[in-house]
Amino acid sequence: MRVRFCPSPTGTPHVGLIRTALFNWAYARHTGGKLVFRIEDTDAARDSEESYGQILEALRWLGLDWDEGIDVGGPDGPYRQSGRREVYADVIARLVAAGHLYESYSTAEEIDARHREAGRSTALGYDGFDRDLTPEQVAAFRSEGRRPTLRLRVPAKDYSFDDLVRGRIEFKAGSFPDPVLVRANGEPLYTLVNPVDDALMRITHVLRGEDLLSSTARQLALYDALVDIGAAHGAPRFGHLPYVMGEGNKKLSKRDPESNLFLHRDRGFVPEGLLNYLALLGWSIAEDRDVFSVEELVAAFDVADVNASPARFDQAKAEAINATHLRLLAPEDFRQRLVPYLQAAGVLPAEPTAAQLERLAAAAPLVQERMTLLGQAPGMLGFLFAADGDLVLEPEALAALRPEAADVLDAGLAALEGLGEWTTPALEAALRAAVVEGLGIKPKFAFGPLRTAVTGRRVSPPLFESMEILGRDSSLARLRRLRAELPAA
RNA sequence: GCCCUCAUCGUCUAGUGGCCUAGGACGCCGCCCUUUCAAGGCGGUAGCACGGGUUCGAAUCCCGUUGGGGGUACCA
Repeated sequence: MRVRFCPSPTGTPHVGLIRTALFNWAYARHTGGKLVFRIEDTDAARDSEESYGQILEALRWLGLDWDEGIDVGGPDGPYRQSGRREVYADVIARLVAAGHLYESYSTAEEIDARHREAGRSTALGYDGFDRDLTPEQVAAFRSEGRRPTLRLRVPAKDYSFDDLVRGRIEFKAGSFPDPVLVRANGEPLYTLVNPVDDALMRITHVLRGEDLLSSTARQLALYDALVDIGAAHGAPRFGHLPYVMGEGNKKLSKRDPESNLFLHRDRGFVPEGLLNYLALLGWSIAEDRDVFSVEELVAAFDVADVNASPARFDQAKAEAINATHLRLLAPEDFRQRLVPYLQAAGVLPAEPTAAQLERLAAAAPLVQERMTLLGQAPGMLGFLFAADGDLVLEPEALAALRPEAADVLDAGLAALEGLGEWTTPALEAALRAAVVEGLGIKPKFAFGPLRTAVTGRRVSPPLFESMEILGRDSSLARLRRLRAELPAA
């Protein structure tokens, strides 16, 4: 069992691309087969080194590893098609010699013109005009300075195959024109190099997007030719994975922010959560469960169980799955994953102090069940790392304060200033006595002003615990500060 | 146009002829719990696109219709 992942480096990694990589990876790991990773950079106009780097970064971040290919090497390299010119030149020469490729001098305009003259639709595509050019015709074209493309001479026969996810698929003879395999400038096209490399790398199962389903027929024709010249043993098995859709009925576009893998990472998805969610797009592990680890995915994954119908990327469900994985993390693990997000937001410096890390360790467990994305950490924990005077009191929190806020703060301050032991139970007891019982205000409202004073927000980690971690001096200073900003009751 | 393909709650899915008065999850709506928000618990809302067959029996098989998607490049 040999599968491959062969993106072309154009643009930033797309979640659909990653889902394809995930299924290939999971299938290889499940069956004990090999995953080959190669890069299809045969279009210099669109490919970029930046995109190449991003694809590697994405796979590594997600923990999707490979057995042969980019960086790790293997028996069939090089693994970037831009470095395989000689390989293709050889195959091309043999295909030409065997009569499977022929020179085509027709321009798109000429093809269309011929269709129009014959009263046919130009949508028919190439008409086979150059299939049997005489030497004289070829010489005439050459004398005009024209350079030919090389087309595959597709036999007039039906093509069919058993798709791993869709079952039998059939194409009637003549349903597609002879494809161009080599550009007029001599550069091979995807139409040639993709099947050639799959054959040379002995790929047995091709799992790819359904956008390539239609092109399978012409690839089958090419495989026949490759077998004929001894470059392949046969065609691989194909499995066409359903699209990942965006809003409405459109394929998730590269321009759609939800398609950008790194945007999800930056918002605070963890690899476990994103991988889990992506696997759910077209596959399921069990009737009554949709949260699972990558190990469980590998143990259960079979491409035969993949759905044929397209799936919509649902941000809300993706986040819910991510939240579950966040809660599943060991506390130390969770805490460490918070650090880069806190640093990115300027809450923590590049080199946090021991005291800051200690404070983070105390506070992280308080928010682990309150977040869906790691990117929410700065908002939830920022107050613990801000100077009392710099704490931002959010307008929304201030707006929610009720008229009795000043009384609550007064009562709270009075109760806490003499508090002996600054612990969660002591703080709770003192504040309940002073505010809930003392002022007769319901708990739901009693603690709001205190929370806003201490954290600056309406939503925060639990109040008493927060005050304990913050410490007596800061807590009291913040209560006094907000009290001072409020009009007397 | 032609070729290929898809069709179960709003969304992701389970379902491969009887276990389906269609199960789970997200979302949404209630209630409980509660130091906010979450989490957790309980309950609710909502679906087999349509029409013909086949069969004792169809969400499941077949045909058609409708609707969606993709392809039809010297992109991949």
